[in-house]
Amino acid sequence: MGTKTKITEKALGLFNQNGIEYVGMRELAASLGMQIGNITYYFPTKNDLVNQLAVDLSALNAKILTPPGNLSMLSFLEMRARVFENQYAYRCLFLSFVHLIKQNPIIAKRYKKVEKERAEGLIDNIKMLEKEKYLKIDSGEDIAFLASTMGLIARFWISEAAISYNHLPVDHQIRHYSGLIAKIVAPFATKRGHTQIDEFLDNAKHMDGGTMVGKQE
Amino acid sequence: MGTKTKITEKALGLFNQNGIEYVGMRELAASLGMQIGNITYYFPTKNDLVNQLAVDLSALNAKILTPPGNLSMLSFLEMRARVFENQYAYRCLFLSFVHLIKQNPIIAKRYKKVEKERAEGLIDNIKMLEKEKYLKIDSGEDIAFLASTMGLIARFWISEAAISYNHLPVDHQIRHYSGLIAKIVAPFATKRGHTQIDEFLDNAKHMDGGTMVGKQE
DNA sequence: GTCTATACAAGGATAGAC
DNA sequence: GTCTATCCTTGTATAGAC
Repeated sequence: MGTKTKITEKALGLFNQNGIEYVGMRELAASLGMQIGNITYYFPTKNDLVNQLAVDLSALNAKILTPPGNLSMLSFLEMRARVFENQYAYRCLFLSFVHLIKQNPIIAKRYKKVEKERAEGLIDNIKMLEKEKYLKIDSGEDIAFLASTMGLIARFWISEAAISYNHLPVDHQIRHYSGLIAKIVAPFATKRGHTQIDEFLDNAKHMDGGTMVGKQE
Repeated sequence: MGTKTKITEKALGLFNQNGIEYVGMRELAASLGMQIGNITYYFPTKNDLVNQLAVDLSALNAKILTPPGNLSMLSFLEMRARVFENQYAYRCLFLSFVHLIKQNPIIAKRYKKVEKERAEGLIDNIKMLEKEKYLKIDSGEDIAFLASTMGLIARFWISEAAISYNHLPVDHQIRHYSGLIAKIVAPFATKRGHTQIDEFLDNAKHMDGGTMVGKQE
């Protein structure tokens, strides 16, 4: 393994554990058995290092989000859950989301492009589900509502989980929040759509033993 | 005005503008025409200062959330919107939410108590709305879903707005996100409930001229 | 490529003079 | 109450040895 990936891997671990802002370059170097100057050789600034992590995450997500021929409600929900897994692996980025975008110009520039694609992709998915008769949506307003709410959950579920559910296993957390996604689309689902939503939620309930879903938090 | 409130007011302004982590005590002192030592006299650490802001916000919200005799759907939604206004006034706290709770022991301690009250109050409201026949809810699972989703939006709408909608006027942002709340409860509303939800949303649409709600973001 | 050494400005915190 | 001086740590940058 190259030095560069050694650095990003260790950085990801420490950042996830303690928060990007709270892990110093000296600390990172020490835990790598390196000197700061060596890290600087690969990543001139901390911003560059963080940006590398964001690029890595995008690469992971790109594999998942490549559009399949046709989308079912179940595959859509499972796709969301897999994105949640990737996000969790890079959770430091989401725990510092706002500050990164406001203070890290490299990240900010990338985000503008990535976010546009994300939002458009989500709307495409919703429209595809409607076309395939999993959803019945009356107005563009409803599409906007779904995209907006799902987007907010996608960006900030990790932050909430870190505060409220960090004592629970990761997969339970993911099932809970992908369950929220499922329940938000449910009112717009056709009979055909409901069947697959129920299937997805049943899996979820089975997995987390009912500790989160159904509990009155 | 006492020196103490002078400090908190100026701190709130600077923190909201640049982020708590990015405003130094020296910078704060300078913009107050004071010396750091003087601030330290009132707030031994930065954590104490930030905690004071959290206490102030709680005091503001307490005025709004005192339970009225009976709750209507409209008054519930308007109450949420007013809480959103308070949150915006203290938005620095929400933009650094996770880190504050993880790194600031004073805030963390308060949060445990405040959060419990918040969650319980929200569930009480939902149950009250059901009792008053604005909502028709079949299972406790649905109550948990509503409370969970609304809680997530309440805690993180400011973060998303700071990224995506910071070019829009504040009241538009608030109408948008309180509109999301309305649309999330809508599938569980009775006819009586729907009437008031539509009334609330019509006000919203009127206020923001359709720039956010109904736009496919 | 890797490491050492050093420098600088900025951060929070603190002790003590007045 | 207010201010001064000081301490330690941070991110970043640089120059140069190997």
